[in-house]
Amino acid sequence: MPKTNIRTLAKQLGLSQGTVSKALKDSYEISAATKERVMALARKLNYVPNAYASSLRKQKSKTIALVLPEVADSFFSVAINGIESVAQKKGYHVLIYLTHENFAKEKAILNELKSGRVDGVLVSVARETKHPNHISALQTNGVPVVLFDRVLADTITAEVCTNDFECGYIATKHLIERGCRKIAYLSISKNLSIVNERLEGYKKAIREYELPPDKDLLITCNNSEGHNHAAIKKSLSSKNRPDGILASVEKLIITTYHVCKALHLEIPANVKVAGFSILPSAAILSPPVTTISQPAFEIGEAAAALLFKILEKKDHGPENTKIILPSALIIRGST
Amino acid sequence: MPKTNIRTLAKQLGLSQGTVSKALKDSYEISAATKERVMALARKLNYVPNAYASSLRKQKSKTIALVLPEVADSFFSVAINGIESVAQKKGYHVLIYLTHENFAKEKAILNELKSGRVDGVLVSVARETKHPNHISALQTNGVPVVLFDRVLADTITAEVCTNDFECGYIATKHLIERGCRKIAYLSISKNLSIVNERLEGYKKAIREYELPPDKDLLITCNNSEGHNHAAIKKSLSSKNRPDGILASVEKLIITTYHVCKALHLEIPANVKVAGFSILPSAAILSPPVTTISQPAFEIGEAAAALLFKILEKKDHGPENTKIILPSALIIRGST
DNA sequence: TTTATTTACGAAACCGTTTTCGTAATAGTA
DNA sequence: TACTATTACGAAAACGGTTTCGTAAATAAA
Repeated sequence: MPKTNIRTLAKQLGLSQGTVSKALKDSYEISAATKERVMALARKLNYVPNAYASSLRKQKSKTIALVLPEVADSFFSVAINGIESVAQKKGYHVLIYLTHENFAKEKAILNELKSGRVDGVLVSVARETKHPNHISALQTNGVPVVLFDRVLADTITAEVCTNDFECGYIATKHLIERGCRKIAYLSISKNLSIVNERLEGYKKAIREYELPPDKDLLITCNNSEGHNHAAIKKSLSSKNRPDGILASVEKLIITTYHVCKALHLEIPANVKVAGFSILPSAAILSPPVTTISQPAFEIGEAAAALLFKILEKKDHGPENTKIILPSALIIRGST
Repeated sequence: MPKTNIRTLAKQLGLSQGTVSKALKDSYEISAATKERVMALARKLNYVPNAYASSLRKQKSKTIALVLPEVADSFFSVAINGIESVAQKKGYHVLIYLTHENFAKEKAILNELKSGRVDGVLVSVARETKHPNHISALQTNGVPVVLFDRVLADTITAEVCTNDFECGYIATKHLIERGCRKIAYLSISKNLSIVNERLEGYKKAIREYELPPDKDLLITCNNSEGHNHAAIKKSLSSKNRPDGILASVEKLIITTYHVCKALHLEIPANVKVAGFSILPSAAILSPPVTTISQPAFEIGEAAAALLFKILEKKDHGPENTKIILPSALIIRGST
């Protein structure tokens, strides 16, 4: 109850609060003896300095924000660990915000972050987000931003992502080489960078192997499991059904498996399946699924590290750094 | 750059900062005309009040902390969504901390949270945590705590968890009724409440069916995937190998599947497997795995809601409320 | 008309730190 | 001895809101 603050300590020690503050920070201005006395009492009373008073005065919050669509995907789960590990090492706190794929919410959150609450922000944009105005607005306010995984095209922001284009290409090529001729691409957004990059890679492979491009093979899914299931089922039930499927995100792999099960389609005999995912259970699915596996932890780590680099202004102009960490194609029984 | 604060507004409007502050908060003391002028300029300059100045004065942070072992498990991923959804509705911010199952880290984090940074804390304790001293210390400091999922025995803290004892019992009973006589229980800690509750349920079923208790069937795993794999493999390779396995956490199911695959043990013919998990891919594993599925989102929601109830002191004495949300046994091909 | 009340605002304290600046006392130098 | 430098600390001003209290002016009541 007797919330001990710096004044309490000062009074009990017969010192001024300034002196106590300096002693606690091990300032050269204070004698060793006094420091000892101050430290001892602080320990005894379990003194914990008020974080906000300190932040207010120093204009530094020692806090970063993490703005995510959701924690549904195991990608983000793992990325959080990477980010948190770096932040903890640096003695920073992490605020987490979920946009639920909603642009208005994302905008509102970023606007709120102009309040001095955080020193920097990590963002993986919502599916709905098309332009970076709200992000630049935050930067203009003096809050550095690093985008990770889901970045935006043509921004002058620091970014960490993976080689989505290349992986879309490699995965599609793999499916083609395994005999697929009609490969469906399961998207989750028309304007999400990673999904489009992967799609462009897909298209490149299709072109390269001179397969007929088919708009019906581009299936746009969304956040509704019901809709996705229906859309995939419709495609796989058609007489001209695909013989290969490339899922742009993890949960669409699972939906695809469920649909195949329902339709009694054999994987990989009737249809081959690959997808972007880091599911730990990928290898024990029935059958084990071929994945393009992103270095989620490392992406999180790199994004956080880059943000701290900007905060510490070590390098010149790291505000526009783009880091690309490669993913790996892991071939399993489904293709 | 020209960081607009309340003084900037006041100066431009020819008002005192107190008046501006009150106008922005729609105080009855201020005339409608003045409020309009203030609001208009605030909008124009995109004024965002400094969060920490406000928190410092009001002694309210509008922030809660979420202290977790890790975000590896899909349980916590989903729980975060539940917690965040409630916090967002209440206009609260969420700080996330990972203990990495380390007690010392958990203690340090909770100690730091005495700094006034948060109004309340949600904790799911680390595997190593045995006693609640660090938690009561925080409470004594005036910071309410709600434990969720991984709670501590004999605490006077508010808690939200699931019916672990009952589920351990039901799952074990299910395995017995499917013909198992030697059921191994895969633990991850000697002192974690949920793991022990589940174990007690397991023991009750074993007793009830008069199966011979066998210490070799209690396998203690840890955070090392290698160790766990080896331990399970050793057990399943022994001549007296178990014919049923109950995994206390999600990742041990996956490890078990991998071991069975490596040993060419058929599930469920040679060994039946069940586990506590909300893996979305549970139904499409090979074979689909029987799970005890926790209401993770709801537990998160309930925990956050309970914390806010305490913060708002609506009820009398919600500080000791215990909420139990039931899990469900979902029987699939593995048993 | 006088008094009481309400309205609308300003002055200033306050939240708990940090930091600048000033200054006694002591130590060192010429 | 006189002067400079250093040491060790205190006073007070920040940081940017919020809140209490006081008060002039306008309005209402007597």
